[in-house]
Amino acid sequence: MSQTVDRALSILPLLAEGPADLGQVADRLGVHKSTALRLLRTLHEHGLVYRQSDQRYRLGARLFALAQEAVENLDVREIAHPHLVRLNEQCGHTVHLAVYEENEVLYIDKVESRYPVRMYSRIGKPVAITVAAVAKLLLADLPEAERRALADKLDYPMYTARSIPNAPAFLKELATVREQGWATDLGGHEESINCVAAPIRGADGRVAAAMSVSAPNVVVTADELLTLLPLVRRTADAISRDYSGRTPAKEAPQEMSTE
Amino acid sequence: MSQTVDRALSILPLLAEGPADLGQVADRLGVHKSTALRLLRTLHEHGLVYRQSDQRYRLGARLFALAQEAVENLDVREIAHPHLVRLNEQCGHTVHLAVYEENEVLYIDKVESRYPVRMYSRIGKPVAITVAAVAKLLLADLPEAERRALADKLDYPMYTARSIPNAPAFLKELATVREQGWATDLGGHEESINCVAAPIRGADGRVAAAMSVSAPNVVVTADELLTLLPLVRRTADAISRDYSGRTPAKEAPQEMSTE
DNA sequence: TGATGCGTTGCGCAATGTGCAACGGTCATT
DNA sequence: AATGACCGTTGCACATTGCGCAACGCATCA
Repeated sequence: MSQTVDRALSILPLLAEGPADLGQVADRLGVHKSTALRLLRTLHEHGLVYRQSDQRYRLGARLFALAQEAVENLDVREIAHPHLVRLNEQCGHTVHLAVYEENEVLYIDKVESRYPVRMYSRIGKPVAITVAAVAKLLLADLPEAERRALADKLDYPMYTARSIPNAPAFLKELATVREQGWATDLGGHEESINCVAAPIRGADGRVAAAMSVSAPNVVVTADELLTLLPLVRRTADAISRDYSGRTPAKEAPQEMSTE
Repeated sequence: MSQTVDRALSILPLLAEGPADLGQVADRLGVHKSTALRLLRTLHEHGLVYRQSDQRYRLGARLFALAQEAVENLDVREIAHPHLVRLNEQCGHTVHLAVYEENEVLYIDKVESRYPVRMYSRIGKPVAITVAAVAKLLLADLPEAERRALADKLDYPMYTARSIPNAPAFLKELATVREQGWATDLGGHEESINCVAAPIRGADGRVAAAMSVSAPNVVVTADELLTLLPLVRRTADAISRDYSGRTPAKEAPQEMSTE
């Protein structure tokens, strides 16, 4: 909607691919060098872009700080965290918390496995949306129309032989998940990794977040992991209760009303 | 330099404090609602801003993804990481990696302590620049003029009685650190936490990053922590060797030439 | 010493972003 | 149920703001 801002912001994903010099930025934006320079300067002043010693531009430090503050302001995360830790203490595996936002599912919290073999994932990283157990739960709760539209737009990469191959299969899987109230990913993303997941609901009953327990085959078999399902669901329900128990304000949970 | 972009970017730190509605954003920017709306829309299209169910705006998901890609493009981090893990395995304490950028020092990697009592810190979070051991190393290596200018601009909050109180004391400390090639923070940030840190140098001999080991008093005394200094320095030197040994390209370290 | 390639600057033009005023929806109040 | 206040949204006319051009300074390389 705003040309200047639009151009400026387009620089960021461009630089995310790697450092670039003024000329490259100008070319890829399709604008004159002087224009690119002005935009980069403004981004620089705000710390979103950094000029390294060879004069090339890179994404800047403030970006981290912003992402950091953003994640800390998510109140589901704050409420869920102690529960996730407790669950991790009980079962020892990696625990994830994820939310849906604008056609993406992303991890917003993680408690690392206590086993030496860990899975790779990172807070803030978009999730493999067509296969991850948490993604299934979050998408299954979308309004029908939106769900269909999204399923059509997605790519269905075959990470493994068990990956979900296409939109119809995905919608079918979502229907099942929606029905049963929990989800799994059995080697659909990485051959040797399985997950069980359960939904966290807000006061309105909608799925606000989802959590999962993941473990590689070498540690526990899929069947063994599934025995954890009741525990995972109980944890998710406990979080739901905490989360829906209070207004979206920031007061301490123990206080109620007055006012 | 560019008014529109400047205004748009000013919205981000504002939203980092917490969600805000259109009116609030417009007020704090000092612009008309319609202007704020247009800016927010543009930010929204780029995923930097998210509109939550109560219509208020929050920082968006793409921000995480960007910060994520940014941190992964830092090659010091990539090279240093295995060394940090090894050091953590040897001593068990929290290990940090930090860089200096635009008047800030920030953590770009961290390996958690294996002791139950952990210190609070977060990747991406700016460091307490006047007291942290890694900050001292990074600032000590700045050109004289820049170092003075920065020291004058800084605030010197008295986190504890041992915090560095003012610019002259800070510059003196930096001189010592520069001289000896390592740094400590003994309860200058949090009363009960001590750190030892060592510099990582690039091919040009300049300090490119700094790493530290931190531990609370309840786990080891300051004296005990100081006995780790040789180990920390050896690790930092090993990273320096890895880091300066090759061109800023992205090839695997073991391969050499061909081409 | 000339030549090429880069980032940078000043400038005149008009495209772009601006604030205004009016609309339409939602919610609380009576 | 009706009224009013509030907030987000839209279209528009004005001029501020950002635009591309061309010229400059400064490196590196021939």
